[in-house]
Amino acid sequence: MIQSVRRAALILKELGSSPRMGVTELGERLGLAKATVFGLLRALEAEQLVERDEEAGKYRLGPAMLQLGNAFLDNHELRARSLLWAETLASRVGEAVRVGVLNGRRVLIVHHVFRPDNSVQILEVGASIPWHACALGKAMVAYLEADQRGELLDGDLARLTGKTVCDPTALDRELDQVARRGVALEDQEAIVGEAEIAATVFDHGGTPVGAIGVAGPVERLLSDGPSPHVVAAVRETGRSLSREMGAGRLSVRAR
Amino acid sequence: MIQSVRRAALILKELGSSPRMGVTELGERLGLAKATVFGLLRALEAEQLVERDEEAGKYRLGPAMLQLGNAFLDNHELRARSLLWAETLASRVGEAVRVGVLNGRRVLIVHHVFRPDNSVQILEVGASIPWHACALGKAMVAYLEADQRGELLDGDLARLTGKTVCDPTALDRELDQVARRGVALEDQEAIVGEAEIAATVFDHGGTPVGAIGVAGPVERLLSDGPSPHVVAAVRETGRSLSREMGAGRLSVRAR
DNA sequence: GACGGTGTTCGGTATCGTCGAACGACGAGC
DNA sequence: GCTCGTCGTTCGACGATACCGAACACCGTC
Repeated sequence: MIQSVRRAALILKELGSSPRMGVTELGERLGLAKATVFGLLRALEAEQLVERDEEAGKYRLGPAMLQLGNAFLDNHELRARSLLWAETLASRVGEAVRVGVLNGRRVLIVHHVFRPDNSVQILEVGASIPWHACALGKAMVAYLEADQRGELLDGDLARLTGKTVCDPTALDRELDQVARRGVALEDQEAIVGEAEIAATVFDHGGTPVGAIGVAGPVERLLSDGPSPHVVAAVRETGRSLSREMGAGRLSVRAR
Repeated sequence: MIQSVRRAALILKELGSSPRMGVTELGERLGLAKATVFGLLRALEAEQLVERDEEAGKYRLGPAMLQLGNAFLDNHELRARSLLWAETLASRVGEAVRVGVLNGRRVLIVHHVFRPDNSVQILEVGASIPWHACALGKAMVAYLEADQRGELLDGDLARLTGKTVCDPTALDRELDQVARRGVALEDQEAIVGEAEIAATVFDHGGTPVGAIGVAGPVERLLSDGPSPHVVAAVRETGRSLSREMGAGRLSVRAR
């Protein structure tokens, strides 16, 4: 593992979590000598990965970071293939649609279609949510190998709202139910008043590569049990997307 | 300059420009030994900055990249302060609004408000445009120090459409006009049919830190000269934003 | 004017990244 | 079906190079 690169990456993540930090502060947080941090920052600055705030001497993430983040999205296969499906799903159910992938113990949103009314909504692409607090996460974890699933159940399961399920045993049982039902539910476990219904997206080998789901007010999605209309639409979309992801692979193989 | 960090950054940028590359290909492009590239990729992979495509062995950008890109936006002062102004401007003129910063020879879009009709539009945040082909870029360059302006005029000025201004002398003259007028114009110089009207945003010291502009169909913005209504709205918004950027600084100083 | 706090520079040491060559696996092609 | 070519990967030794501690320069404060 190349030391300096690893350290540079840690610096970037540290800068991402709190805007504007000085050399000394970074050095303390990472347990490195000031001079070491300074050298790394110099290299990162030359590549525009970090920027120095003149007149304060503090450092922050640089513009190249945004370009690379965008490049990640452009190259993302699941995202590219889900654009049309997500749009269709959103207009079919009249709610917002999110597409996410599992990244460690969190779900990273890679696509987001606004609810098709004219309300002001914030774009969640790039946000990451604890896996156990969203339907997208549960939809993916439910189909992981037992050992990976166990690992995710073991770690810490933060409580975001009063309804977040933090008990590993209860979560495990819920995941079994997700696998049986084919869709995952979330009832105000991340944000009070918001619910989500999601389906898993599989690759050609049957391993989950992401999830797509409908998010909206709990009273429209879950009053009197999950809305059958939404559940059916989400399930179908998940299946179609999975087929498309698999098809892509197969055609590559067939060449 | 730390060699390995610099090389790692080059790898990231290379991966950003073309999705999925192998160790050998990267080694050739950067003039490095395969083993060297492999080691760097290993380190980057451990930090989720790159991902390996199983079954093809190729590498691509990783999810951490998106999170960092997002963190850059969250920490961006101009962006944060422009959110409300951009929204207001968009609804006032009924067109899309973009906010950008200068990044080398290109303008990086850090905020984008859709035209307030219900048409499908793609989000341009993260995109970067040659400075001479958009009003945002001209608005900033017009107020740079003479030497920086000269540098930007000297480099290559790519032709994107038939109307792109690529002649340094003509551009120089246009920049003078921008400074006199207080707004920059762009007439189908990046995309045929699209025009833009932009104003500079200054910090407390009077140096340009960004630009905000209205983009839309040329017939609505520039028929019979620049639409006075839009020009006035853009100019005012730029001034207000500048005041806010400066005010922030001053209050910091006053502490 | 001295102090504590920055960010920055410097130089020696040993660590650590680099390279070339060899390995193993996969797929293509005569 | 065997070989060849190419890919990603591993290994080991060399020596360049990144690391650290200490000293410097700078600012604002007490």
